[in-house]
Amino acid sequence: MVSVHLKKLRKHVTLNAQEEQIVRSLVSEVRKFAPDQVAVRGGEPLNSSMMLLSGWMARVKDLPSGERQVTELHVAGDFTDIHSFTLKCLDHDVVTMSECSVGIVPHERIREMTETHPRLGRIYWFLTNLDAAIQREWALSLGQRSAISRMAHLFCEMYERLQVVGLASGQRYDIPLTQRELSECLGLTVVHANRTIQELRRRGLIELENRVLIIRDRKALDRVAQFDDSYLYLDKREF
Amino acid sequence: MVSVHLKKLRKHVTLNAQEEQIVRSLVSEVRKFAPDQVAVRGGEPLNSSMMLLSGWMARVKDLPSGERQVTELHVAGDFTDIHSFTLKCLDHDVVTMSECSVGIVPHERIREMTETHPRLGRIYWFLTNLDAAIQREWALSLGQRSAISRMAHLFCEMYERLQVVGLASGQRYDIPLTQRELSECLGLTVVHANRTIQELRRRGLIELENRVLIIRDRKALDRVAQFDDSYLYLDKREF
DNA sequence: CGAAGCATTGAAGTGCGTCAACAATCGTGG
DNA sequence: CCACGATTGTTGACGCACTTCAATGCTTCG
Repeated sequence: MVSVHLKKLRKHVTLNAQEEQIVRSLVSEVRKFAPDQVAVRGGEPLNSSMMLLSGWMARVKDLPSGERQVTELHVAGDFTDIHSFTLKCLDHDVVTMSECSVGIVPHERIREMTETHPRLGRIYWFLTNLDAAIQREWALSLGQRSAISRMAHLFCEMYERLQVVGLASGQRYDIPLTQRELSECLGLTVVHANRTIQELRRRGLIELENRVLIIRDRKALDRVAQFDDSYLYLDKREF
Repeated sequence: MVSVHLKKLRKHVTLNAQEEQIVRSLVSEVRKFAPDQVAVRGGEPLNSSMMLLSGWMARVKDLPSGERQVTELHVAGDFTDIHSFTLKCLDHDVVTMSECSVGIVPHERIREMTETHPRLGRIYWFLTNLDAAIQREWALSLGQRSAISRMAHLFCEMYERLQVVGLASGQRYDIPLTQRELSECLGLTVVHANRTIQELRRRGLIELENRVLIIRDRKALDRVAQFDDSYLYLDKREF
């Protein structure tokens, strides 16, 4: 099951057998989570991180007044909170959006890896910087794109990210999010998220039913989203 | 001049003499930039990063249609683009907001540091994760806070960050940003940014004149901003 | 079968955007 | 030192994208 994480890694870098072995041995145990659980609570001291093996999770930040912003979505293959290795505790919660299977990675093993295999250390440094690049694109969406453009952009991004781990093909993928959760990603109200989805449907760009998204016209969706995948760094690099 | 960066580092971690020496030797040369220059263009391959020694810079992302979003502000002591070490090229531009003095840090030296001094590697990994935490807080602002709350929050954040490097005290600091630049940070139009500043002035929370910000009522400003500094990780940690 | 969550719709309100004008300030060259 | 255009800050009128409130039906599930 750690394989899905290796699948993602191999998209960005070439690993030798020994390195793959070390990556596999990062996981100390596998845990299951039900949907809508808080897997990590912000502010609490942590001594392990989570490698998401199946399902969707999200990083969420809440205001005292109750509004919630999702700052990043995570799918199989992602480290949801490897940044807790250096931060010690998080500035946000990590919550499940579906049933999830998670590989627990003790910080001690990450630390050891940075000591003995600096190249792997740089590779995981890269992964957290990739997360930051995604967060920047979301900030661009939140600050400058219209509701319909933001929604379209999210659908494009998740398609590309899911394709990396083999969970999207043929212009369709499973998306466990409710419209409320989508609205929390995009800084919209539920009502407006609903109307925005309907507008995308009306234009013939997507279908969305029973937690399945079908992209009917990807070209047009890209155009509405002003989508450019270069922020996802989907090519191989040296470390 | 590298001292300002060490000042920031010492806020988060205790360094020994040898480590301080290595940090100092990261900088290969010092360059000056005039205001409103593009210091790094997104998409271009890079082999060095920039340590900001004086002045303000910003990470900006532009849409093809011309709208601009600032995703993070940088002040003296910050690495503006140490993430380019792992990303190789950036998904955004780095631009000067004032006259700037910059220490150039060849990626080769960072790489060497991760090989020979893994602890420093982890510390710089932490710094990029700190940037990401700031970006998350901005996403929360952009998605959920009102214009006045966003503006107040930015003023609070920059006060705290400037204080770390001794550039803010007595409830005032120099802020080189125009109202247009502020609006690009906050996802507002210039006109509305102007009205928002006036409202903060009218309520007696701030004064802003001649590129100097005076915080008249920090308590009230915190309340309007719903500001909580924990995302800035202003305490010492082990690595 | 009832309760709870979710998607949908309508009507009305508002925070912020747009457009346009003008004042104040700044930088630059003569 | 002043003249001048360019940038920046300010104001008013108006418009719209999105919010708010409220109601309804649909689905899910204990």
